[in-house]
Amino acid sequence: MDQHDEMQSMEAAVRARWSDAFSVDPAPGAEKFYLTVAYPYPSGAMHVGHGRTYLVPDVIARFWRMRGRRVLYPMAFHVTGAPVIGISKRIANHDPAAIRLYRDLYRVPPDVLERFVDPIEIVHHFSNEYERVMRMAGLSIDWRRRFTTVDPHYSRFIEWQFGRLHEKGYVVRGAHPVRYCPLCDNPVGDHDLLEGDKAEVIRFVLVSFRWGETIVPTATLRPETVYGVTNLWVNPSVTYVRAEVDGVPWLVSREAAEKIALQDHTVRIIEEVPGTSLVGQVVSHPLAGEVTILPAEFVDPDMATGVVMSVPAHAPFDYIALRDLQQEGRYTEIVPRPLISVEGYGECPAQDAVERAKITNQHDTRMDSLTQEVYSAEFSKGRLHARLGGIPVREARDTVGELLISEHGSSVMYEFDSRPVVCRCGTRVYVKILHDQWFLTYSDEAWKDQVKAVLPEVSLVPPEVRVEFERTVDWLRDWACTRRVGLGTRLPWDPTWLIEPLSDSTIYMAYYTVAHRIRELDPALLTPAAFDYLFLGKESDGLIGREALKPLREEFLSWYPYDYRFSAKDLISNHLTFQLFHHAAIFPPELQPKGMVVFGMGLLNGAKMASSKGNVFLLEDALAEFGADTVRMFLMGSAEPWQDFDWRNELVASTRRQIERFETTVRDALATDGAATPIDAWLLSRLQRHIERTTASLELFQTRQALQEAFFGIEADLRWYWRRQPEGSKGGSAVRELCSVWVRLLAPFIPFICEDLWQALGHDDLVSFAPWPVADAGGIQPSLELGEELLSRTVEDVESILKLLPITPTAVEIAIAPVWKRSVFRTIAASEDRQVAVRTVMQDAEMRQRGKEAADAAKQCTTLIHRLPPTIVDGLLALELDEQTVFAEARSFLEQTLGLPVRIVGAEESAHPKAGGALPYKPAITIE
RNA sequence: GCGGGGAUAGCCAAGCCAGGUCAAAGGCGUGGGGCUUAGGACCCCAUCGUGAAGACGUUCGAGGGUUCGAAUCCCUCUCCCCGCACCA
Repeated sequence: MDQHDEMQSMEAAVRARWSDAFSVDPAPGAEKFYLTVAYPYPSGAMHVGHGRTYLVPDVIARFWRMRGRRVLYPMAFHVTGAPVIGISKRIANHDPAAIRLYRDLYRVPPDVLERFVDPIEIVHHFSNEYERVMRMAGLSIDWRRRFTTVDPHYSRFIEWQFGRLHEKGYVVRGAHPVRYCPLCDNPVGDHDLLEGDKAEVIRFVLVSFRWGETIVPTATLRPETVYGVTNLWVNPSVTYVRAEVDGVPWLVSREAAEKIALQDHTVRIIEEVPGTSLVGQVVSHPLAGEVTILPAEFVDPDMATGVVMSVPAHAPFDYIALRDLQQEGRYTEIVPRPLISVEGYGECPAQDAVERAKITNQHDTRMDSLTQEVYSAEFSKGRLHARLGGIPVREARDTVGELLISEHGSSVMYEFDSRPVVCRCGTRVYVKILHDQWFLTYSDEAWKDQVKAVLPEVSLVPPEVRVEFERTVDWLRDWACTRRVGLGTRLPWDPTWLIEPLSDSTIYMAYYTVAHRIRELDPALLTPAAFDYLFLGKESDGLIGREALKPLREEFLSWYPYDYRFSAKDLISNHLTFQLFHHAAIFPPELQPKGMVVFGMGLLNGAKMASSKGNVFLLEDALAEFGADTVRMFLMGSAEPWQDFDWRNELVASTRRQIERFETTVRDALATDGAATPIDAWLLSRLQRHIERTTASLELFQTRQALQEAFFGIEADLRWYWRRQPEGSKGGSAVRELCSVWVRLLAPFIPFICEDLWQALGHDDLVSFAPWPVADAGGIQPSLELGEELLSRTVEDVESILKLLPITPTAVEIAIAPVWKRSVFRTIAASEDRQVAVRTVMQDAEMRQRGKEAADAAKQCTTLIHRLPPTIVDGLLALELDEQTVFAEARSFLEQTLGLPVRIVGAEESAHPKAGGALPYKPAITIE
């Protein structure tokens, strides 16, 4: 069996020992720690990015478990929504890209793939895969509580939740524009789009000009400019239609007529009207007066209504199209009508911009960016002229828009900002207004206030994200919470709608607490009253099954509220904030969320990890190739949880070797005879500090910092420790003591090898439940640590001098500073202002007698003190370090490590001129 | 546009909040040496410049300021990344 197979079989054996070890029930008197992480949507295989998402909470769970808490870490699967419907359809249609992704990248067996024509099969298959791979990775999950969001019991729970919200008035009806495919007869989500996933839906105001009995609606994003309209534009080469819209005749492009029909209007086309016949017609609007329709090639019949109002003073396109006509001597009576003044531009900003850019005609490619420039300048800095109220454009846009709609027959039209937008089925996608849509009223100020009351009490990791949460709460608008298609729970009072995925996943952390027990109950028992009792403690007359629910109620209360929720950073603006709203609406103050940890993103070789681009490394492959411990240690050690991490195979490989080094050390330590060596106490003293710092880091979720401390910190000490051993010795009993601690400190990170080693150390129980090491303050010996630090600094100095000298050295003399310099050092180190400390020193009569020598020493000490770590300076102040003894006891070590005879003398006894430069903690070194 | 985060040596990345431990941790890469039949692994050394003494000089996106002292504090600028909704 080679090393790789050995590791795999070790991991399998440990996995078998864990089996259901992490199933946990509440116990009286035991302190709990309940953490949850956003459950996965199992529509594909896990990659290493997902791996990290679930490993961070696992490390934290394992840490608190070892500290004696009862830790609940549950997992479930979010299968609500539309994506798998689309996937299933694509597989049914033998879409080659979908087949390739699922067959080749995710390696779904052919017989399973065939069953994917049923979307439920997809989520079932991948939920099982998720559990299998999560177990491989060693996640300490209580799997008894696993569920999916379409289980009947869960649906009853969601129905109850929405019933409560509905009662409180947080769910209301409205209309909502969506992307819509006429062929599929359905709204389309991002993943259903072949093209145009970045297209945004823009809201245009239709300014209704009158042309006899007919309305000519011109679409605009800048309704305030209606005051500056000088004419309209139509494209003479386009066919327009006269159509009856809600009983009123409108004139629009043919394309527009079709779009309007999807947006809340009844449309009947009456006749075609060629664009040419419109040119020269006069139309009117109460705010713009009478204006003429002019021809312009830039008018796109497929953009909004296909008729445009012209504001040459402020719209570069309008200005130049008009100028082009006027240069031919036509319509010369029309002059721009400015209405906005903006810093940096003259009377007519559009004219300024066009002339500055020296644009000669309307076909210039720079016209788009020029338009953008003028628009943003006017929007951010412009004001309407005083006769129109002098208000900023930013405000005027909305108020004039409102005015047009309420007083002047304007309506609203939605359109994409870019095209094409195409459904997977190949059909063009339109904007459609969905009626009777249900909304969660996140805009409700009172609801926001409730969340704002909770938020300051929530612990946030890292703390910088707090402002983002605060802003999200303020900014959140109503959320369309129902869908026509997808998997999910039906809205109880309007079952034609399904509850949308982000909305049915807001308080399920409460459901975990009883998931394994509620399954035993008949779903028919799970009435709203039952949940009222279970989660809110509300009693009601004749509640059937109250006795059966009682233990569930108790279990819920023993876990809730949750301690920490983990999730990726991009979920702050939706999920993480939503769940605060839902908790605030449903649960009492004492059951509100206590903390959240926000993750960074995953990169693969420096590029964003995304299944769609094939830039993924499957977690299962990583586990098989490197081993679970290596994957875990790499993911925890390469960045803190909230930072982005980058997976690079070559770095992972070196992590693997680090674990092997650790294992070798521990196994070697088991084999040592165990005689104590002189610096054992030093090693153990340092160990106490590593315990302290590792613990503190993990309490703050700093997995990387903790690993630096627990792994590299201890390893570096061992290296020095071994160097200090006599030739051939691998150390004494301290190493064995250290190993017992070390295995436990690393157990949250690399639990497989640590279980194995824990057993090798003679323990029958699991290290996963072993007590977390506690630092023994009494074991800390500052003088030993200072002494070793002095040795290593001195050795470093000697080595760097040896490297520099071109002579063959024969001996080293180490000259130790005299007592009086120590007192100079202390005086300066202890003084408040180290600048004037030199003077303080010289006030002493004895020092004055020494004259220049003392003044020099004082200056040198000042420099040295500034260069030494403050902890060392403090240490030297707190105790009297006997340098003479430190060096004398280490003489044979020094000779061995330097390969030269070493002489240790007091500086004043040395014949060498350099010896006079000896300072405390910096002996003079002379190489002969 | 709105909001958040960032820029550190060949690369990744700590340090910044609480200014002197900072020529700046750790890792990767590269070069040299040891070990080895060889390779791998492992260990040691080097990796801004200069240096026959543990130092000195110049550096932490750019520029300016505060300070005895700035990668760290303040101001200005340039560039990069992320989220902005009906989607998990």
